[in-house]
Amino acid sequence: MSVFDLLKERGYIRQMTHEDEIKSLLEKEKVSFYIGFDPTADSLTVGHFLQLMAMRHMQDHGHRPIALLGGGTTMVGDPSGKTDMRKMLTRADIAANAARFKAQMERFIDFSGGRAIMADNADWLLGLNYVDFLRDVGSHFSVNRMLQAECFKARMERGLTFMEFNYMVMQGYDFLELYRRHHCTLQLGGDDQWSNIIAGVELVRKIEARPVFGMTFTLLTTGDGKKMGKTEKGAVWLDPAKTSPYDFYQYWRNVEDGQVGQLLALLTFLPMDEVKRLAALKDREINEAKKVLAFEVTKTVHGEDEAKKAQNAAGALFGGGGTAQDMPAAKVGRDLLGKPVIDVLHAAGVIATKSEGRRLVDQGGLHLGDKKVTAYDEKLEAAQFIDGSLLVRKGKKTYHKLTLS
RNA sequence: GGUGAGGUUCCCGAGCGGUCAAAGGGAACAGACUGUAAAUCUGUCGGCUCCGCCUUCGGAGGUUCGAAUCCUCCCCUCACCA
Repeated sequence: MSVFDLLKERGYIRQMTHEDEIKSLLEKEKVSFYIGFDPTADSLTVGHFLQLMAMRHMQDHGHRPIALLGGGTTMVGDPSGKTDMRKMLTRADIAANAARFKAQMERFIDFSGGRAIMADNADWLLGLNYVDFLRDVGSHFSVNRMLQAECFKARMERGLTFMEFNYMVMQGYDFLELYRRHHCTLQLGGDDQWSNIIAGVELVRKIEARPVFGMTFTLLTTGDGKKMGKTEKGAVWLDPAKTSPYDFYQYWRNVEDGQVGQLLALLTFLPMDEVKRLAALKDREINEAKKVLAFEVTKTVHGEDEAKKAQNAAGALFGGGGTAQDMPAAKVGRDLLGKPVIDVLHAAGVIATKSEGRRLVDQGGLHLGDKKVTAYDEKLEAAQFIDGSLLVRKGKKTYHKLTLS
């Protein structure tokens, strides 16, 4: 099966500039393609992970990925789909973030022996001469057309700075550079990148008079259309220090029923027959599919050992075997014994404020082991620890293992 | 630069001298129901030494017994004009 058919069957593809040409290009040639990643934070997120999965499929079928770090574009910030301007990052922060991105990407994509390329648009963007750039590149853009672009819609209401307005031009220029440097003829990206991708495709076609193409992938959204990969605590990160493998696993374990099939297809390497079988499960049966999803995605991102640990911990907490051994733990100093539970949990970082603790107690949502905490001033005693650890449950499914230190 | 409209608690958005920690909605959290799902219902939703106290309504001053609400200056945003 060609990657084109594979990507299509798995539901990655959303929009294409030239469907027939792209299809035959991918079937007949080894193409160099690129996806851009703006290092706006110190870790990749699940949204990026979807892009990496697509990149991986492409690579497995013999195509050459170019992972483009946006060291230059991040200086400006992509306004696409956003309602407000991003806070400006310093060059040092951007460079540091880019280094993290790079390390994380190397886990999924094989960059050895030129099988894939890592580039950074800081290399050609930061040194650009303004007037030359306007003449060479800017002259090919129609402001009239740009203003029609979907990605600026939200900003036409609230205001768009000239700086951000230029983002599209910069991204278009990236494509031109990559075409010239690496003979890159295809740009991929999330569907929110459609306008920016078209800009690049048209620019290369105008200046180089060569056929290049663009294609976008489905965005991960929840049932009600919101961006996926966000939790109460913020984004779901790929960095285990920011989102623990256990939390990562639980995130996928708890997705809505209706999304399991799509997520299995996009985020795992399971054969489609298996994906379809799992997605067809109904009612409580579908929990099996969610377990597979959570395990597989965690395995790809954090490795099999971590995936097993997360699965074990979850199993122990929610019934069905497994050991609590592998749960993320919070340490409690012995000097806190005899102090009110709320104070201890606050000190251990399990609750953010003591008010939150009181609220939990009021609402009956706080448990030590299997005992409900019923009074604010309940004390934490050594006797409550078994083998030096104590399971704290906050609400229905947030667990913390306290260990004495 | 000119004119007009604005900056309110996580977000949107009321309030326009006391009864305001600040309506309403969303998000979030807890409880019920469930399948570690969704939907629904109920409650909570600044902090603390919690019947009270402290810190919030762009910033700094001021007027008042008392200000998110009035005055002055400053910063920022938006629209139209230039």
